[in-house]
Amino acid sequence: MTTMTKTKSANALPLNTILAGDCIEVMNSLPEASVDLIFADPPYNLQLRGDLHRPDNSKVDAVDDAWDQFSSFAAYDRFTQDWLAAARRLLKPNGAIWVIGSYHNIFRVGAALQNEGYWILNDVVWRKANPMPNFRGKRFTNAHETMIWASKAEGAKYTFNYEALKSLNEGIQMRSDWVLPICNGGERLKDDNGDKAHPTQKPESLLHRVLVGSTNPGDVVLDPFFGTGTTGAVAKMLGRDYIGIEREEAYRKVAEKRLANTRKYDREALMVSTSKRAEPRVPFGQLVERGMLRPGEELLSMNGRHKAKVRADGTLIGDDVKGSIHQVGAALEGAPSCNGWTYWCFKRDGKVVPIDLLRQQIRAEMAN
Amino acid sequence: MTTMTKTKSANALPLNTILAGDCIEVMNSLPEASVDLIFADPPYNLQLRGDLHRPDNSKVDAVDDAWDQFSSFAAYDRFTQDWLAAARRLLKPNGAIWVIGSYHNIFRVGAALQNEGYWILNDVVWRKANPMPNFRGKRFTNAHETMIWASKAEGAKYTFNYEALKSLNEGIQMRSDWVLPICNGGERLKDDNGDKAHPTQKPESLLHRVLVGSTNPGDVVLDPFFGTGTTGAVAKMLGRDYIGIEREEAYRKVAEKRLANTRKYDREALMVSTSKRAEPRVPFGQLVERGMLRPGEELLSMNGRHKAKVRADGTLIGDDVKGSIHQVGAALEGAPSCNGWTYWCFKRDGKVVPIDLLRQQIRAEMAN
DNA sequence: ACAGGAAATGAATCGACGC
DNA sequence: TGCGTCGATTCATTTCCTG
Repeated sequence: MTTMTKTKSANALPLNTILAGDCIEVMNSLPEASVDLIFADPPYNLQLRGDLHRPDNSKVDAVDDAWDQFSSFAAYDRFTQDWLAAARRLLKPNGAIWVIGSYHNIFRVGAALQNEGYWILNDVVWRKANPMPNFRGKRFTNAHETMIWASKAEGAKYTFNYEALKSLNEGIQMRSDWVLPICNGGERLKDDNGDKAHPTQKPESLLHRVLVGSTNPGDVVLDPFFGTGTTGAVAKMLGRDYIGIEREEAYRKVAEKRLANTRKYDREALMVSTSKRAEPRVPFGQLVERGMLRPGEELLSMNGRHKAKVRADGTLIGDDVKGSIHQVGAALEGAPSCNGWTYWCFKRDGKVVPIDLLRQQIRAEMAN
Repeated sequence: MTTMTKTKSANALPLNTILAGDCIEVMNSLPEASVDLIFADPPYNLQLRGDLHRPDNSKVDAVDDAWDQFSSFAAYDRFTQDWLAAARRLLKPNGAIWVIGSYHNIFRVGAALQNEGYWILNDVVWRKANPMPNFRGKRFTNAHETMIWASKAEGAKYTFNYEALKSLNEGIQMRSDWVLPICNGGERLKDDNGDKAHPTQKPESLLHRVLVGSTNPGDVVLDPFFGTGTTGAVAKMLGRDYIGIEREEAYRKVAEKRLANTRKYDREALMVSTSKRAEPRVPFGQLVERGMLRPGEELLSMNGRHKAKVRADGTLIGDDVKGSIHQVGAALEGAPSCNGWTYWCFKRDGKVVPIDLLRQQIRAEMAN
């Protein structure tokens, strides 16, 4: 009993809290395979990081800038590798990670992700609607940041709410370039002096799209570089649980206050459009069993070019082919595959109707 | 004298030619510090598994060429490091490099660039106006590719034609995200069978912006993965010298023919469609980049009293005036302001057409 | 010849489930 | 774990085809 409690306690996730400390140490203290999504906005101040994990450079013969850069890059790489490994241990097998960065660090982060065994799904460009201009006119306006979305491993069944994102985009498939304004105005948090509380606060619109797209309500979202808690705030609003890790007390304080004032959206607002894939499977044979189609009844192909007869066991028979609605459709069309539900039609009262309509009727009954 | 000749010969650059062979070996055979700009479109190391079909059951023509196959990340990294080192040796101290890639390879390329001592100036996102959708609804539409622009070393005085780019963008500072269509239609080169000559031909509009922005007339531009020679074609049109390196004979042949038919600013006649939609701002420079108007082409005023020439950066030059289409129109008319879009016309097939027609064409494409 | 609809196509790491 | 079956899934543009 005591052991049980202890075990439970040790494995219990500190949900909806902000943990203080170094993110690598804190992550390593949490139970493995317990988190659904990680969103990370790591530091990219390469030069300042040079002294954190500086490798032994005693036998270096070149003391030029190139080596300096390399030592700095090496330190950053080690830091990146360490926190990505700790993060990967935390992820459930079907979990995923998002990392955001700029050209200063994102290439090293992306390579490290691949080296650690993550499987990149997309890189997504946040195209800033109102970026700061390049005042010196020596380069292009730095108008975007890059996010990398990766699953824990190749072949993992990551979460992707395709239909919800498509709806967000007015019915068109969501692209890898997102046009969103930067965080300013009332959303930008201020400290007691009225200065911005954090130099790189991310807009909630960005996290909204990330979390709607790659988590479900009730999922656990961890942010190892919590800052002022944008990830937590949006997670809370969307009915997800969050875990924040932040080293700086000043940021934690701002985030605590922010989250205390954040409310979850109504349950209805959290409902998103789902894909057909999520709906229960209905065997075609059920339509015959229930008498919605009679054995011997003739079905017509969508394009009107083919026909086939329904058999009592829920298979079809056409010219020289028999099998499932899918197999017969594919064979007649000479196609590698075919969705028989949308391919075949039947006649009722002089009208030609797809058989998928009957499946929808059954599904509607099942939902009651 | 003989020595002189020999030295000269050894150091002479094979300008405006396509060299056959492995790019690393060829680059190492060329004199160091002799090239102003390198544009590289290396293999992306796509790791495709099975076939992919569209919802209509047609098969996607995948990039499965042998030149894109690497045994491991380590092998790809070695290759990347080697060609980047050879390229860097070729660059003049104030030279620069552009590399294009996708999430499959660009992070490794970016890290290698930094490791080799290059200094990243920007990452630039090519946002495709008409990308291929994600057919299975499992990820985001892969709607962009990433280019990295880097100088040979930190502190180098790289070329950046700020004003020219600003003019191309109708007076607004050029951003790090560029919206341009993919290469298809008449620009897409075909082989003798009528199939695409190269699976990944890049659009000339992309190279136009790169070369206008980061080279000057007379500069030497090298492309170690020349393919069908888009870099060379645009360089020639813009009055830059090019050197191409290509391993595959089939590609070299196509490129040779293409370049033989390329003239300074000589482009195919455009097709004008009159489809009319709504409002996004279209910079006049885009008409030039996209080849709808060619630099040097003459525009006529609506009333027939004035004329002006198009420049490569999207400005006009008339009698004693130069500037935007609006500025030049206003100056020539002695008016406080002028709508250049309705004021200026161009000639096609003997007919005089307002340039606004071209803007409408672009807007029709943009109205996504 | 022209208009309108159908077909083709582009750097793609593009299932889930049951037996 | 491997294999067979079910069945979900596309946007912009150009080129071809038919009337």
